[in-house]
Amino acid sequence: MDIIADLGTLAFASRLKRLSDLGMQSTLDIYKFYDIDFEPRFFPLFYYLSQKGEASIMEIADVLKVTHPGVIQIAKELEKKGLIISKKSAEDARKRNLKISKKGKNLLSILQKIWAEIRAMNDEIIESREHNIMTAIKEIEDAWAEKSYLERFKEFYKIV
Amino acid sequence: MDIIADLGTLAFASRLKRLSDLGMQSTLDIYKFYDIDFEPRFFPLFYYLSQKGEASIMEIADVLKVTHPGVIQIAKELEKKGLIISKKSAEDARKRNLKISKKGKNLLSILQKIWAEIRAMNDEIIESREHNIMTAIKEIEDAWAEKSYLERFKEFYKIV
DNA sequence: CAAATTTGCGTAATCACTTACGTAATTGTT
DNA sequence: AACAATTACGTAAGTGATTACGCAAATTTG
Repeated sequence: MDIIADLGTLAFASRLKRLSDLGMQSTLDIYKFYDIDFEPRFFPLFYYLSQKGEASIMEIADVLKVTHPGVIQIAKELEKKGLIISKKSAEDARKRNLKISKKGKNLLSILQKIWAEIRAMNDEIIESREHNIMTAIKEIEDAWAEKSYLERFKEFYKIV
Repeated sequence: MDIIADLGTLAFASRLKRLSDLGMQSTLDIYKFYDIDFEPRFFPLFYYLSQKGEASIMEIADVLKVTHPGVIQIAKELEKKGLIISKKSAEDARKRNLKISKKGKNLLSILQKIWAEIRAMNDEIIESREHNIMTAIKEIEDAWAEKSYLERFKEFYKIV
């Protein structure tokens, strides 16, 4: 018996979290399989730097929608592993810019191949289903962005 | 620009997590709106006890698929709030059984009304979409349960 | 039935974030 | 230009979960 699944839409968030955790763990398994010293939680920051080249702490926090201490923490780990380097901005002495190091670029070229493989597999799995989960997620995101959950709730029950 | 969304199925887990967090927060907003001292993370345990009547720590951990220290922690908070009570099992002295208290039952009757409202609204939102997210989640859960992500990955790329 | 193993629970340590707060650099205001 | 407000970053403390470990009770086994 899977009580969370049985609850239907009531345990919606719990179920999303469970699936998300499983997905993260599964991705880690793939990195391990390739014997790569990289964690799924590094992905958003590292990927963003690979696209942007160089970025400040706050810029990254804003783009990735996490808090700036979160960025600092991950940056610290990546820097310790030698995958990124950081230096004070020349234009604004308050800012610290991050970018991928030489060693990081070597790893990146390997990661990019794996990411492409993962993406291709995911696409295949997802598109073979009747209900496309990416589209479904987008629909819910849009619905909640358009009107907050609480507002929607009040309206649904005609609460002033 | 939403980099996580732009990444498509590659950032699948990150996106699920984001939606899950938002859902939890939204549910908390509804409890606050009704001025109810209850947190979304209590829901699975409290709900299970409402159905089962009485259950031990390990049974709950197994059913909810969380670790037993997690159950102990939430149980401690619920007990502090006076919503549940616990006593050693008569049959097995190692076990500690939890059940909802009198005060908890009073709150439960209020929560049940709200849960029903939330569920009705969720159902309505979800069923009006072209791609049903609950079905989509179920399809992915089943696919991963049938064959692990890593196994699927190896097969996809004919890796031995 | 005594010894070894397993099970249930509790605590401590850890983890990956967050919020809260402080400091330094920049920008805005008069 | 002086000073107030804002911005960027860093550290500390808190949160909600996990893993690691240990003890006591029950169960299995020789």
